[in-house]
Amino acid sequence: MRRESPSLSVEPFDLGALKTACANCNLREICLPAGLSQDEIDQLDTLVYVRKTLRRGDALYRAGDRFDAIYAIRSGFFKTRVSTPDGRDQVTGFSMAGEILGMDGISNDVHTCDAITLEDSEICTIPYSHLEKLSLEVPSLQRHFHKVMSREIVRENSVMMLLGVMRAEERLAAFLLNLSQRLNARGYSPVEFHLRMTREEIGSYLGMKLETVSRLFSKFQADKLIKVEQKYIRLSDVAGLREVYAHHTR
Amino acid sequence: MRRESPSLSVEPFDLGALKTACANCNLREICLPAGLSQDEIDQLDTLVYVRKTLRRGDALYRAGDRFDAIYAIRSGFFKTRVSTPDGRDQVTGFSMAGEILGMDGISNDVHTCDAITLEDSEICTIPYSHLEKLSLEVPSLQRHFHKVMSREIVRENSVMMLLGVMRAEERLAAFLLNLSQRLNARGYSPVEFHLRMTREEIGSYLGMKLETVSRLFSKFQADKLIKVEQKYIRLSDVAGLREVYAHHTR
DNA sequence: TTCAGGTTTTGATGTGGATCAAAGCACCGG
DNA sequence: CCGGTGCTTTGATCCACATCAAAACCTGAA
Repeated sequence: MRRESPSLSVEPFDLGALKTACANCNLREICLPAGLSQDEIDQLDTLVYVRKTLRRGDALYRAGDRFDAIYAIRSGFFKTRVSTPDGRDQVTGFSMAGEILGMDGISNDVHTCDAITLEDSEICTIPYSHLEKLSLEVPSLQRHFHKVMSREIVRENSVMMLLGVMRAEERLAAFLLNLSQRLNARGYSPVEFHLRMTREEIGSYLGMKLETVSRLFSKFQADKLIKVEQKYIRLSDVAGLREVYAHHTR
Repeated sequence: MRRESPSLSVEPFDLGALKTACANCNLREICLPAGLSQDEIDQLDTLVYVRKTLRRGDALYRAGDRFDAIYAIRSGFFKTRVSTPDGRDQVTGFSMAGEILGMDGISNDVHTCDAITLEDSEICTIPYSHLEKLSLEVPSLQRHFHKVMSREIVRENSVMMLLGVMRAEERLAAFLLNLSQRLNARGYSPVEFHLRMTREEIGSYLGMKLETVSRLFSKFQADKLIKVEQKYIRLSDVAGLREVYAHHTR
């Protein structure tokens, strides 16, 4: 998962409020502009105000923060999580370039989860009030935004499935296959990548303890399904992983 | 959870395509029209085509069905569920009057889960293409629809929390308290109700086996937190339940 | 280069909830 | 009123994963 080099050098530098150009962004096929015409993308450009840089560990927003914008990830990697009052927390997702964050805030104008970077990241801020207005004028933007929200609902359904009915091995296989597929869609190798998150974060996402994650990585490696070297992962037998995921014995 | 009496008698009977009147519906404060002006509700009325009656056990839609409408529940009770290819399934939610179903279908124009009635139910069909069009003209409808979708995202986040970090007792307490609160919002007793779902369906939703659900109901009863008689539940000690939910010892 | 703190691995042991089994109970159609 | 069917309860036992513990390892700062 190399970082693509930022294209700062070819854009006029307008300190403080650097304009992001969706039209020139190589994520436009998978990000909010997906499916929009050139004209429509130009209009979308008018409302994407700020490209902001975050350092590893920074919070893009936290539960309780007032909601006023959604965010498109231009580069980098995030986790989102919710917490119980007593401090246990649940990672609800990992997000990468081209994905949209912050939609949880729409329902009550307050964010209900934390979004934390797992590496230095750049995000595009899309003020929600502007998005609302522009959606009224650009039907395909409205349509696409609905799809983005719906996709999040569907994704969460499948996480509920993971957590509710699958065993630990299946969950971890599902996690690796999902990561692989998303990296592939972004032009990275689907069989070789660096994990940006710790075993504990993976465990929190998958509803298991970090020791279990570690043991299963070792087991998968012993079974010649993957190769693990710290955060580096190589999927040696994708078909085999798919079998673990789907053809489980129970 | 009494069924409200349908207001058929005061409306002209137009067989086959009975028009639902949002303006007269006593769910308008919690359903899609929430927050709309009288004029706007009248406009919404123009697109809610059909009120359809479903018998207990019927599917409103199934995974794989083409998506073309969302549905508002006028009366009754539903479960939604997703399935693995090998037949295990996960209940992803229970829905009651005033709630919206079908938003999972927007992302790919295909439903990804089943929506099944747990009792005879009436639903209002809202063709999605019409909703899209009207949203462009009625900003507050657009806004409210976004809120409904966002609320679903937030709800699913909290289910992930349930499944990921809570123990069986806490999950069941959370489930009962959530049900209580939603019934209360609809004018029913928050401390006394009939479950519409089986122990197995509760278990599937909460990621545990039906025997565990049954044992915990018995335990809660022994602890004087609730009274159980088959499907009838009485919450005798709501504060105590809240403690089980939040102040768990771990 | 060394040291400190965070992360990962692996082993030994414990346990919450699953599984297996069987009996009790409500509801429904005949 | 009876018998069938599906749902629920409860007990006995099991096991997947958690917990506890310790050592190895990696990273970055001084």
